[in-house]
Amino acid sequence: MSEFENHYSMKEYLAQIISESLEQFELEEPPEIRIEEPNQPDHGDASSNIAMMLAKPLRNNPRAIAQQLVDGLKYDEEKISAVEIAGPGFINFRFAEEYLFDELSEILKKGEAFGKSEANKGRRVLVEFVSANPTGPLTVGHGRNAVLGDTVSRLLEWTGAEVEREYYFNDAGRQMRVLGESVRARYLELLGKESDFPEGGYEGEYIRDIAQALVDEKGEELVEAEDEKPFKKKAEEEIFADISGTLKRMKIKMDSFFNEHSLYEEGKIEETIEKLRELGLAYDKDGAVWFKTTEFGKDKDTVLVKSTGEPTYRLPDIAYHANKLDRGFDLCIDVFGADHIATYPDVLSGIKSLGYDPDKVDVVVYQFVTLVKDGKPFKMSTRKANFVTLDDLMDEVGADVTRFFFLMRSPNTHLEFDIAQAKEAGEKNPVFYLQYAHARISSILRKVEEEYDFSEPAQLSLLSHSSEIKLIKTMLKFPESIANAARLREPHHVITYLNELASAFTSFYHDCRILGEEEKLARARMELAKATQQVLRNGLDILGISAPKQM
RNA sequence: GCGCCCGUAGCUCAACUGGAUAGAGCAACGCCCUUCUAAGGCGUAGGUUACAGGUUCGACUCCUGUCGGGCGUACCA
Repeated sequence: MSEFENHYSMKEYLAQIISESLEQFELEEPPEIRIEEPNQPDHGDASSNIAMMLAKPLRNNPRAIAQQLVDGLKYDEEKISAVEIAGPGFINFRFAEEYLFDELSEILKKGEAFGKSEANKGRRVLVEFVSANPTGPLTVGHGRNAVLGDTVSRLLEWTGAEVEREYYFNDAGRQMRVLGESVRARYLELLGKESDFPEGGYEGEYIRDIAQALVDEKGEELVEAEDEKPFKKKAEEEIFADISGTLKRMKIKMDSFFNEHSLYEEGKIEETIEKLRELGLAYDKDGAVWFKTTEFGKDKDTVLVKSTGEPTYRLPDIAYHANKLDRGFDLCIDVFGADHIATYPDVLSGIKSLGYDPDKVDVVVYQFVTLVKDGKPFKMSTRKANFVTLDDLMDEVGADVTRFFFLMRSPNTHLEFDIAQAKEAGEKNPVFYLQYAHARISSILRKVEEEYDFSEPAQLSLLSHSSEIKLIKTMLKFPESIANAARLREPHHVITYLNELASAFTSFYHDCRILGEEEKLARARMELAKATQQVLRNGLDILGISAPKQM
């Protein structure tokens, strides 16, 4: 097909020809042309509301404008088979079948690259996620964070960005001291010594395991230890090893780990305060250092350094974000739970004051996860150890299901993770519907390849059944669907799309056979099935979910 | 009190930065396995999009208010 086809989407093509026809109106400022897909298939494959937008400026009724626009429209009949005016003034387009067949062969040609786009080409993006301090195994709450962060990263990569995944942690805070004390207490306990379990300490069984490991390695050597440090160190090592294992199981690979402590070592914390002081945005009061957040519209100022000399988390957060931007990233995305949202404006104010562009920082906020067990919500706390770890969850339902469930809802809504539903191997579990469609195609291809000769090129124009056409059209929506999910940083759109695709395939499977059909038709349908499988696989790949050949 | 998020079918959720008749899955009911995987398909039923106003050619979507839920609002992270 033409050069044009390879570089521009149908939407861009339509916007182009509309804008050409629009010139006849000699508008001062031509409106943005948006092409949409009608809800009703009867209304065509693509639609524009441009005539309605112009009704007011042109003081004419939209249908008349639409008519004039359509009269002036020059389009390629190999792409567009019909243009209609409908309803209050919509202009509806129908795609030509030649176009569909050309695009289908494009999918096959592009293969695993089909769906990639360039909206973020050349951009260096840092995605910071998980960022759990090493105080215990990752829990279900961290799971949503981890899977969202990783999948948003994948989406950005599919739109051309160069992504670095970073895990930020702090091993120097109060939490970690308490952790060390907790291990020390268990250690002494194991050796039959007297011990005080710290108030608010970590009660999880894993603390005992770490203590046991220390007993095995060092015997009684640490009984006289001056402080909790050796215990903390061991705990950190063990817990990080555990966390890394969990992440790996979920197909998550971090590119870097950033220790908050390095900001202190490099003097970045001091530097940040000094700069804010110079700007008159930081001041001393009651032995603490305050950030003048009232300058940015908050009703109170915020403490940056406590009177104990210990900074609150806002200060290192600001320094950390400055550091990220210093490293030259074009965009920094933070993934965090709704409970952290309050700090975000302060961090933005902070880096803006320091002369950085706050538009380069973006955030994915997700609402809490409720685990539903036996039909009842299940409350969790790491400290109290009545949590369900991510590993437990994956033991129960598997990594694919875990990822899928975390991704199936908009980040902005509370997620109910029903373990019973997730465990269900069959009908109730939406993950398998997608994997099943993929596996089914593999199975068909295995059988069909024995029966037919596929050395000759397929004649795609033999595809004419409405289910076949529908399937092709659905596949063509994939790239835009990915781009959209990436732009909004909302992976659930990919799932919605894949469900639609799997469903379109299943209709095709139901209506059209391959095996037993005349060879030319079988060949064309096999290509269609192959393309479908490719798109399914690409989509599942973005979600980090496996695409099995057999189930 | 104030700020952010949410309220859509019995349940869990979609609805592409304002479009035409609001869609899926589960649950319910009725059909379909001598045909490439029934982990499937077809059909029925289910709605005043929390409520009340407003903006406009058009509102689940934007604005105002009310009610209900979640999370913040610490010299905790």
